[in-house]
Amino acid sequence: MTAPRTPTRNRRAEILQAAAELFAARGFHGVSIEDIGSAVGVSGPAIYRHFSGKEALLSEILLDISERLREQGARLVTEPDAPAGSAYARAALDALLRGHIDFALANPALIRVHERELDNMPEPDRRRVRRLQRLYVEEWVTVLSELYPDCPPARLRAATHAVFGLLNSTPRSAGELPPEAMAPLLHGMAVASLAVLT
Amino acid sequence: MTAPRTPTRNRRAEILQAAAELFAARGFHGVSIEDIGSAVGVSGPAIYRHFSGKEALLSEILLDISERLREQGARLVTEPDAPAGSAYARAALDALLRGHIDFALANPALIRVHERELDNMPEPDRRRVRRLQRLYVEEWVTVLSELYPDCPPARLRAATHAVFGLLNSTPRSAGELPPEAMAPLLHGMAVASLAVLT
DNA sequence: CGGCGATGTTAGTCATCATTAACCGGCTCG
DNA sequence: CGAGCCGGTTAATGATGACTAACATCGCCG
Repeated sequence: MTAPRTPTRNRRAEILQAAAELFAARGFHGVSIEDIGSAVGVSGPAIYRHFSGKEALLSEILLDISERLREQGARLVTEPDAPAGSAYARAALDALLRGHIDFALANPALIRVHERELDNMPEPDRRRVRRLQRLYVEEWVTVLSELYPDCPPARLRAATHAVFGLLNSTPRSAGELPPEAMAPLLHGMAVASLAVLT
Repeated sequence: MTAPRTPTRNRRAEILQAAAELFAARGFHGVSIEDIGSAVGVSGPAIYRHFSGKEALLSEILLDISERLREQGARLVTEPDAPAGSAYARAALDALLRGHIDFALANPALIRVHERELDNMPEPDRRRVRRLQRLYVEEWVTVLSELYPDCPPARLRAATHAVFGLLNSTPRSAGELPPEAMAPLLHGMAVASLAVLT
């Protein structure tokens, strides 16, 4: 059996997930390596067999989140040969919304970490995450500028951040509503709020 | 001159403000007492002449924010003898929105701290802050239930959290738009997003 | 004047942590 | 079989950082 192979892979993933949840709950500096270790049943320095340090954990978590969001966005927006029509743009916005909402509802802890811990990341990786975030925002802005051509980009960007705030409220309204009810609510609210950009 | 009186009052306020800004920028655990001291020109343990400890600083900051929001909300909603009509409710919602938006635009750092640092507060005060937050949310829910009587409370609460997320996006979209443009944009987006509750 | 309360200062003290060292069992592969 | 890596373990080690002690200044009030 590939006993050593698979378990190793699992350990890494387990650690990342546990770390993400702990960071979400108590913040990067509020969590010790020992905490992370015992969350996965090993103790303390065992973490260093899988990651070079605490910051490396955060880097990997944040890069993964940013890449997932950006890549998802890029896939949805760039895939067809983009007739650049208003109808196409509406569908693209819909896809962006759906993707972001699904992610936020499925991973409230990751959303929280993504929103709060950028500053605690080591410089080179922080820049990469910021770049990915910027690209993701620009995808939204591109789609929105198709739908609201008279709206200045700064306004579109501000509105995009506002919509992200709305969608990323999932960690705070956890449990109020089941996801099946939450998703359409957020979708509807987002679309309606963007309609004021006309 | 009242040299000792006024300076003291100022020091306290100075410290609170500096601490709030530092907490907003680097997180509670990312800031040392020494940092806070030097931000106001004294060094380190001088802080203990004004506050009993680091947590006391956070407590005072968060309690102040929560109280300001709640009190502002209560004032606007409870003041007249509440004819309980839809027109009155619309005005109340408007007032709540205006109050929250003004606060968020004037104090992005405080909004950030309020959103991120609840967990780092000592237990008894944390409960008080949570209570104030709950009361504030319930004020919104009360007004909204007047406007959308067929909407179940859980849905109203979820929508309220979503709107808070939208309004509290100010720290992230800082600088995109001047406040004079930001305020009506957020107001419009919030009102429009809530209209889906019908 | 003399003392005292409010504010600071600098030098500990004590915990907490990230990270490293030194050591070990077991699985695989030659 | 046996060498070696993989993943763990438990003890340092070294910083950092909250908080306390002991001592200084200074303006006011008696």
